Amino acid sequence: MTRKILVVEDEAPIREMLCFVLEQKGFATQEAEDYDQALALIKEPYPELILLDWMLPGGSGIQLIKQLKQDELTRQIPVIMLTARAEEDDKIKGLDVGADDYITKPFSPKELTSRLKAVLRRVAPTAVEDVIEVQGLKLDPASHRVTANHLQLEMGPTEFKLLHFFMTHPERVYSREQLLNNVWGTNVYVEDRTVDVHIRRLRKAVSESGHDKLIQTVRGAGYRFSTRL
Amino acid sequence: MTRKILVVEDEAPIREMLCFVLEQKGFATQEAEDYDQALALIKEPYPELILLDWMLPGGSGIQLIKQLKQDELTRQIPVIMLTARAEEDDKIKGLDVGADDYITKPFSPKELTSRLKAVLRRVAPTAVEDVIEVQGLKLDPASHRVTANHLQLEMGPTEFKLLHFFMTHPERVYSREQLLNNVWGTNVYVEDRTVDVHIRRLRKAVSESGHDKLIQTVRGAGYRFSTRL
DNA sequence: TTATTGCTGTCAATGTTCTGACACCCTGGC
DNA sequence: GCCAGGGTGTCAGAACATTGACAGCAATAA
Repeated sequence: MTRKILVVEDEAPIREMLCFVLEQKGFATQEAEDYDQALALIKEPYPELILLDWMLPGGSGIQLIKQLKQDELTRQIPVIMLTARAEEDDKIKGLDVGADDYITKPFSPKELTSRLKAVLRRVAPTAVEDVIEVQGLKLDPASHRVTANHLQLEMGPTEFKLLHFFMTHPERVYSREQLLNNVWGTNVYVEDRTVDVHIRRLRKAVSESGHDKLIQTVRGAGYRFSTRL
Repeated sequence: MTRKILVVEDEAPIREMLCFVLEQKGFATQEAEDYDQALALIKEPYPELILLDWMLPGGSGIQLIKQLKQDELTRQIPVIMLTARAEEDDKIKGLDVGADDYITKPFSPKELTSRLKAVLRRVAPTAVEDVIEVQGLKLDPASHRVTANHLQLEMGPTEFKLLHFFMTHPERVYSREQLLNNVWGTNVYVEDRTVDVHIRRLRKAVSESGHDKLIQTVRGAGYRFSTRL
């Protein structure tokens, strides 16, 4: 679970400030100060999001984003543009070529992280470190804890990720295969039935407080996290 | 010993950024966005240092600093000026009226804290950070001592830094890599597993009083300092 | 300088927990 | 009853964490 953000910005003070804030908020960062460095860093493992300065020496940011959108592998990486001013032109151009959001300098840590979280939530909802609570069942990604009515619950890492996924995607059925892709990760060779086992373990972990009822079997389809019986 | 910094800056994003960085570095902050608010906050307990924007609406920063230097009680509070650019004029004027240092925007967190520390060191060498106490476990950065229920504990420098980091960042999981970055410093080539060893040494050092329970393993994620089991 | 002491990072051995697979059981629908 | 699909118990191997030992350093004292 890398949660890595690539920061592309030529001014070192601003770049360092960005990375400092992001790291304090629990993200890993990579730094690039120009087009070439950025390109070199955009490869496996791909960053989860790119913060991109509009004005870059040796190739503007818009050029980089265009290139990313042409490659199948990098197309879906969300990009937030950094602009020096709130210029309508830049804004429109940036969104035209595929930027997911933009931030104008100077920015507060709050604006930075909230926009970042908003974009990540849209693209990969499990990547956001907000506390989620459903009917007294509380999951805190930051401290890596799950509590049911303030009573701490114990579970393995996989069950934690599974629950996290469910709580961020409630009221929707997921097939075993979809769960494997989202919780275990893609290209992982695991039996479908394995999901059953972890569902069981998760149910057991949250059963004391009765929250196992939230994890529902949908016969012939998969599983669902729902507050409705 | 309050270690309180007053930030006087009219642009909210920049002000918030300053406060965020300072708070992460262990300072307490107060915010003012203009001359009047700043004046209202400069009283008992006096801030230990003032970060002052050069251009303030309703009275320039230079005016505020002049006023401070006239009052016996506030004269010795060090002031760092914030200037939009490195203009020689501003620099000279600022230092003339008694500013202790200046920082030009944009600035990196490193520059900010190192200049701030330098000024504090010059003005108040004895200035220390606040004592942190959690459940009878007391860490005093000033005397570089750790006590558990008034009983002194012995540990190495790395363990001390590790504990300090944990106590200032409780209730959050940190991966081995994050701990290395925050405690050992960035770009240090050390094995991940080394963290385990120092965790062990730290636990051992605080174990007699049972405080080792505060340092918790989160399997598959890292370590956490928490008062909850 | 030399000796001593304590700190640090690494490693291998050990202990613990998690994971995925399998076999078997249970249930509901027909 | 029979079947399909889901639930449960168990287990070996993998992954992960802890521990003790050790060698290299750096600081300190003699």
